[in-house]
Amino acid sequence: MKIATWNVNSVRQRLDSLTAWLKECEPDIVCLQEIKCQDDAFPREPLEALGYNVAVHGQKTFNGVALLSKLPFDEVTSGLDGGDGDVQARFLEALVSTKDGVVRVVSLYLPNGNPAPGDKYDYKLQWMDRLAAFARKRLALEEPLVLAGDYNVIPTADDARNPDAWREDALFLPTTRDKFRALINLGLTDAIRATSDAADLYSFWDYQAGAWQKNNGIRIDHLLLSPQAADRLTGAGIDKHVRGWDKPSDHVPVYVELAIEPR
DNA sequence: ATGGCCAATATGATTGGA
Repeated sequence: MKIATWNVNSVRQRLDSLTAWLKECEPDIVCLQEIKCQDDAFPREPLEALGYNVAVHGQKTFNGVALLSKLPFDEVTSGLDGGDGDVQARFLEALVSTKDGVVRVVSLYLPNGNPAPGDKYDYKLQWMDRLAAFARKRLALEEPLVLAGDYNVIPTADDARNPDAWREDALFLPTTRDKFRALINLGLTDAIRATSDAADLYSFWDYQAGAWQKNNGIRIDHLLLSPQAADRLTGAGIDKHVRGWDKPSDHVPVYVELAIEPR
């Protein structure tokens, strides 16, 4: 089965691109971020018409995450534990049943954290701690688990065309990378890095300053796999060409192939 | 990573993004 993640930067602005990409990529499950609308404004019908079940955790103006799945959802849960008043819609978890057993998938939108230091950076670091606590709990279930989304983390200097330009940025500060590495070290596998050591693997190019034309990108959208998912990893990729479409998101889809029969 | 953008909002300026 194929599982993908894409920060669409407004699902309503990206609907034509999203449906075109779904037809081309044919993913079984899609994790969307920055849908930038409330649940009742989410374009369910055109996506259901393509055979997807839809789960939405929306928010007005900012943030918002969703899941599309060709398989029915057994369970859907929104929000990350430990929030205590956190109203930002950044986390949606679902469980599906396949011919080969259950698969757990999370669509997450980790806070940007700029400017750092400051309140926004503190929120990012706390969110990363909450995510690690969640991952530790779910890893104990020993299920195929895919934590997919926009992490707003450049893991290493190899994940940026111009790493020096990011030294003071919340996406690349040492503390940010330390916490991401600690998450990986709980026993998760970064699917792109597990399948390729190629340079220039990016998932985001800024709208500004000709970043796309110069290939001045960064890799910040990740699919992290539990051992039970990693054992079944047969491929991973980045649909870079989508950045060249009309009215693009600044992010492109990233996906994994798992040796799991959907049905 | 700034010269250059984009999306949402009772909207024509401001906020947030990365």
